[in-house]
Amino acid sequence: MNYEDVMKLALERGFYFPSCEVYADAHAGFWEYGPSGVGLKNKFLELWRRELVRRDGMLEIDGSQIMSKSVFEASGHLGNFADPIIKCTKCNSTFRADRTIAEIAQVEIPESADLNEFDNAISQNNIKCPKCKGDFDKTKKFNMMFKVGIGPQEEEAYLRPETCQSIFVDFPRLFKTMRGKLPLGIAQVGKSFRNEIAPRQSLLRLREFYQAEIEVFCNPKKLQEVENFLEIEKIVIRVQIDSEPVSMTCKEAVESGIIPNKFVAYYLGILTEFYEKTGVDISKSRFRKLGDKEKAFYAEVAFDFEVETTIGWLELVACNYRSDYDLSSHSTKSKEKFEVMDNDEKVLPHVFEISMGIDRSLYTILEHSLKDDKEHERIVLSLKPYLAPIHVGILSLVKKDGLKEKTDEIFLHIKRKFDVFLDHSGAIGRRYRRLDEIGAPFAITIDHQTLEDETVTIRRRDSMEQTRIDVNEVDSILSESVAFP
RNA sequence: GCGGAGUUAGUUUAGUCUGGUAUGACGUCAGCUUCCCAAGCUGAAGGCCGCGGGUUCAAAUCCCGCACUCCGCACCA
Repeated sequence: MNYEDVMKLALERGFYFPSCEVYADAHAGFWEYGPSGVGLKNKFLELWRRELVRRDGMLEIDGSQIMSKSVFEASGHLGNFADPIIKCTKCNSTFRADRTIAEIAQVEIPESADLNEFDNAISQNNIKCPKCKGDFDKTKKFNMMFKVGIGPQEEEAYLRPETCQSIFVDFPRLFKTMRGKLPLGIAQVGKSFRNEIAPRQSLLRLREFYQAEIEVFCNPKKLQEVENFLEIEKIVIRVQIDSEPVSMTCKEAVESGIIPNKFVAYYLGILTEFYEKTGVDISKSRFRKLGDKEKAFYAEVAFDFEVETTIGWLELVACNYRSDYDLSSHSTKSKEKFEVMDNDEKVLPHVFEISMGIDRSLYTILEHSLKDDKEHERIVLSLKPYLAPIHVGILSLVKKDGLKEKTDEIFLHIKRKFDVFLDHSGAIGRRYRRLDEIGAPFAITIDHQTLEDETVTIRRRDSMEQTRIDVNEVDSILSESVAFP
């Protein structure tokens, strides 16, 4: 199913929809999750915690979304996150100053250079607008961060453009108080904010979005010593260095030098394992190694985890080896000590980052799970049972003859244990279809026989098969079936 | 931000050229019927026709501006 099918489902079934939609001044790039979307998101994050955070005893924090100016001076976002842009006075087209100058005049000016340098280069080389030959206005900086004013003096602060800065600035306290030992993973889920020029495609490019980030602090001398590497060495990952992704085990990737060390390979391995469990089609995934021009300003080695969808390859996770870029800049700026002891050695840890885009991941899960079952004339959202917003529908075959009352009774018994949807109205087939569309893996139907012998039928979403079970078994069967793997 | 195409009920859609406040389908709700896979019947709710302005006796329809959505370019540390 394609982008439009997913969009239709999202709007009709309460997965997500535009923010502030009743007002005409609603801005682009802001979307809300409805009940089904929240259910899916919460379960996705629970899986993330199980598969990545708890697996290695990482620490999870929840930091502020508004952070002080100093944080972003140190992180480099105030300097580097801003692009030098030039605007044509005639047609209003906007271009990156450094790239346009490089293209037309073959003059390389670093993007962090003083704005005058761009203006001088433009006038010296007589650079005109590539579209309409108009003159350019003076170079300006466009910063992607949202600035906010704190208190009555409106002191300068920013909405964080990535969640990880709190992890870096909290690192000294966490390491000391949480009995930290390298390698130490610190994780965070939360909102980040970027003032995108052209937000588009609903959840895929937002101005306010969720990230799940993990920063692993490590001793850079020990990148080949990974205790748990055996656990993942046989996991097959798809790595793209040149034009085509190649499948290989984590072990092969390290031995061939395609992945620089066991440390990085380990995380690419567990990340693959995680996404496999979300229901994303791993055969359509790749870790794409980024070239020097594509990498973020802080990254030494970078792999993007990308997944193919009907609208192309989507970047779901950025895996960056950030070296000591962050800790050393925060250390210099704040004068706080960020070095820690690793056994007898004092080290400024390096950082490997797994920066996950949650919204994009949820979209991909929806697209890869949504099936058009033509044979049975139905749309089925084949979510993994543990990710389904609704685990089970509780249905009365008909309302009369006391079946409604019996159904309500069974519903009351399990409604606090599972995500349950009670439905009495309309034809039974229609109710099954409705459950199929929101991805409920099971339906329990109460019929006349239930009143006689306390048995119900359980229907499975994907196969549409039904079996009769004892009412007393419902709890245990569901518990087992919707449990996280 | 530039260029193009759009925006009508929860979803989808007719009507726009040729001005007279809107059509169908699906969905939703209630009732009847049926009683295990979108059946049928009856009824109902649901629309500032994206927002604002202009022209006109009269605007979903014509004109202008804006917003949003999608596509292409650019951007995506």
